[in-house]
Amino acid sequence: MNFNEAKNKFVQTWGALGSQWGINKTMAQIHAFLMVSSEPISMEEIMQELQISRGNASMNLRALMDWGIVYKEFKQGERREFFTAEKDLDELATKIARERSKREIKPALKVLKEVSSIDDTSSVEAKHFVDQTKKLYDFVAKADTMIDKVTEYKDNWLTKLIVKMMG
Amino acid sequence: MNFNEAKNKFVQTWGALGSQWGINKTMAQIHAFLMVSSEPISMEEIMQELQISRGNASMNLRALMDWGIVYKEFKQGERREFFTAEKDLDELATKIARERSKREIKPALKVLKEVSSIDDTSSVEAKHFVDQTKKLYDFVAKADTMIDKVTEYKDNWLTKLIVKMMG
DNA sequence: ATAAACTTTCAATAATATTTGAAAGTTTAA
DNA sequence: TTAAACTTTCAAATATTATTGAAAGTTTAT
Repeated sequence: MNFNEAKNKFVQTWGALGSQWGINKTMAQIHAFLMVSSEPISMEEIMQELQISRGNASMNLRALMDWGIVYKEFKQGERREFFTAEKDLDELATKIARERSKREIKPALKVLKEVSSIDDTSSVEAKHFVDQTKKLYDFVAKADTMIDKVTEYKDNWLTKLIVKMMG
Repeated sequence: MNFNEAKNKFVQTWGALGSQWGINKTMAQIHAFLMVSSEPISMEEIMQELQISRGNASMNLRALMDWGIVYKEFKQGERREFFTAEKDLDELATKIARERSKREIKPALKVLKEVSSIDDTSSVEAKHFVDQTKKLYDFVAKADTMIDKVTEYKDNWLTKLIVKMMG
């Protein structure tokens, strides 16, 4: 396998993986491509490399920037915008974890709190419902706290966590 | 909010959340419904409650059983099959984590190993690619090891992990 | 101010994923 | 056996999501 084949395979695989995690394919591919590029890349080049339209490139770059994992760069004397990806993996994982916590876990917790607060003990069914959703609330809240704690370390959190666990 | 509204809201929310995590809406809804049901439920009742077709119910129940988080039950003197969900949350999280590791992380690692093994140091671009994909391999491998370790505890692993981290 | 060089937006279109429902398959009871 | 009661399968239909591309918008240099 040569460099270009490898790069292509990486971008494709990352894109497919993205879909399985609720991230759209192009978004994941752009991120993959930028992550293995040593230089900032123009929109034109992204379109070219991934064979996508200008609109598609623009929208997905915007989404990646909203997630805080792709940055705009300006080059000396160049009018065009260039893009780079966050390449530090601890930082990348931290940003993704925090963002998903904010966008998905916190709203879910709100609903869990709400539905587990109904005041109905009139049936076994209702009692089970309250009990189970309360447990779920506690579990998810704990997981969310965990994410906060873990991403707080910033540097090398994954390694540090593993070291802790071995002890 | 009464019991039925709460139950409905929970099922809907869980379904929407599922989509964001690459799980189809109906599959997540069935799981949610079973999780808050105190009794085993027949396919008929699932179809009724979620307003879905027989085929849809059948396929998604099958998928949930493949994941090992929904079980078939047989009732005394009943011909029909009944279903229950894994209700222990540690067990549930463990099964999901293990299954995703097997289905997604391990194949991704294989590709990362493959593409990071190209023998090309002829350009800065190629060197960066190899370097970055190697780092990614290490990171993902570490995360996967972490999942193995963490789910090994079985009981109360999330709590135990948090306790460790506080120390 | 103007025009060139670029980016963003969004309605239309295409691609993908899910759902249906009827036919085929299976199991059980008699 | 057979037929009733159930489940599974899968091609077709539907719904959802992503993508295109051209028009509108923005910025910069002169």
